[in-house]
Amino acid sequence: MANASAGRSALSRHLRILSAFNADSAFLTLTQLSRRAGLPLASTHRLVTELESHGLLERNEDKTYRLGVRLWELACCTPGALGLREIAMPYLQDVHAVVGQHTQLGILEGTDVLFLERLSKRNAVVNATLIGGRLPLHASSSGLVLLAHMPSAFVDQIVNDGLFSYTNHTIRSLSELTATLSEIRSRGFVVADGYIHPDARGIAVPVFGANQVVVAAISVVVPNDETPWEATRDILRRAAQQMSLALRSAYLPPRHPQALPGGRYRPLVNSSVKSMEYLGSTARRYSAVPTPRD
Amino acid sequence: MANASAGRSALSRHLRILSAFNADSAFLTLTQLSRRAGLPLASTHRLVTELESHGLLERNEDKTYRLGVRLWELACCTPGALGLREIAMPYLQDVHAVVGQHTQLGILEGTDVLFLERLSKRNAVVNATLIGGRLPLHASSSGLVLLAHMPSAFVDQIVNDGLFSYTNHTIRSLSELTATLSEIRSRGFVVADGYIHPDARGIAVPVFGANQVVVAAISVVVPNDETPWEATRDILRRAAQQMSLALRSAYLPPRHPQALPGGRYRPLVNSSVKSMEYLGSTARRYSAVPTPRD
DNA sequence: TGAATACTTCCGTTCATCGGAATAGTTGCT
DNA sequence: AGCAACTATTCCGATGAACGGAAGTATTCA
Repeated sequence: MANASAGRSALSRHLRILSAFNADSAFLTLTQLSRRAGLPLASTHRLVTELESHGLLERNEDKTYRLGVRLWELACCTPGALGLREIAMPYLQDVHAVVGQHTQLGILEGTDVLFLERLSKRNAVVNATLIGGRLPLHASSSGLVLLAHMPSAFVDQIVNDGLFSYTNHTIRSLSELTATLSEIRSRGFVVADGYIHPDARGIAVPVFGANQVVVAAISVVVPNDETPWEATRDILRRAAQQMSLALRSAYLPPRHPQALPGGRYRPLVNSSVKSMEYLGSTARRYSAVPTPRD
Repeated sequence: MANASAGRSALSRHLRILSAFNADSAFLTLTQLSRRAGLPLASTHRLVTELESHGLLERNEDKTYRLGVRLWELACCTPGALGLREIAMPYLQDVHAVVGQHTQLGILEGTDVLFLERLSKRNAVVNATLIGGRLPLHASSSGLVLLAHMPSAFVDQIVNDGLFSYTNHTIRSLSELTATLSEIRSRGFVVADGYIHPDARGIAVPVFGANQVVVAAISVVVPNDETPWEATRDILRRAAQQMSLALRSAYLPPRHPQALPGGRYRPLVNSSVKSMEYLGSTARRYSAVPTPRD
């Protein structure tokens, strides 16, 4: 193709457009897309038109665009995430029925927790996570559980990449982190008080797949008050045990020993994309105050 | 690009690869992908490598490919489908808790029902649907409810496109269909006995959004026996009412008056793709016996 | 009504994409 | 082990699809 100034291939352009959407801004105009994707308007127009013709984008009456259901349909065949989700769901529902607070299922993706499912009550405490949302490993209860079972080189990288602080309870040093992680390994759970929001407490336990590999974490978010958490932890533990049992009889592709191609672990999004200022979603999604811009 | 023999653009090639996966075959080798997508092996290799680098595909240890979680992540920002799903979930869970059988949420997509969510019990009766799966409108209880609120031109097209018969109870004529649809409009629900599987009964009711437009259907699949279904229907009705109420206060992009660009309604997948024999998934997914091939 | 902003179409240039062919790796059979 | 059949990967020159500046059209707002 001609003068491909921006992101190399056609695919990366298309993805740059699709990635411009996030939970905060699900409706974008052509111009916004163009700016967010860092592509010329004319090119954006052409790309967007093609994406629409394939059902990856849909058009609203006010001419803004939204992501199309086609995308969702494709995603439904993802075995890595959705196989796990399918199997885990019934148990997650059980936990939710008893605890009645945010209940979530997360996996390690790149250098974040990715939440595959979240069950909520309308009046539950505030919760930072979204389905399909990510949180840094060091700050969330689920993340810590997942991190606890990773090689130390991986932990080091997380620390080097910077430990974002949501509150003044968020873990902010390597020593604090390694202490917490070894405690998790010996005790088999974690209670994170106010790491992300002062009023929220996260409780998480690991879910094991075949040959004792940690494949996911389940967690609940409850108010950060004097309520004892032991009962909740035990419920989580029992659910996780059941899930592990169910998982053992199902084939799921191993995701955890995360390939490290050039010695480094793969970051959450393609580095080429990650580094682009205009994409912004990744870095910004972590900040306490979400600032959607065009 | 050079000698672009097959599907026009780069995007359509990429999509052809991604679409080669379905629930029955979530793991495919390069050669299988090449065959299914109808693309030269070398090209497939190149495309697949790029898709992998963007996280849209992932590689298994045995060198087969699977769809990547990135896809799922993107899909999580789809407001059309997922906004609805988010809002509907709690009520769907309530229904499921009481009924204890397959409970599902479906929307009209192209000329099919697309199921956004399904809650099941391990020991529930057989059920043809999958999350992200489709069923023809005339054959499923959800589909009939959705179809009942569409213009007659749309119904005609469905009939002209052919009414696939799963069992000898499946609706197979225009007259039968229009009779059923008008009954649905006056009664506000449908009971479909053995339309898809002789032992399964579907019960469905419509979910209304703003200004009384039908945006979805919720349904349960129960055994097709002498058990009275009135109680179940009433539970569904009440849940649908609650959903409609919740939906009224949320903005959801209107999906239903389905744009008809050239007089015809848009078929489920790009016509260019649909007509390709080698893709096969669409047509085949409807047949009683799923026949996954390379 | 006029100006600013957003969207769409046009079209000549160009380089990323294309895929045949050759090479390397794997599996299974005798 | 040796061979055959299959699968995956790399190479590379030709070429036309994708590129985006610019000009035209529609919409919004004061």
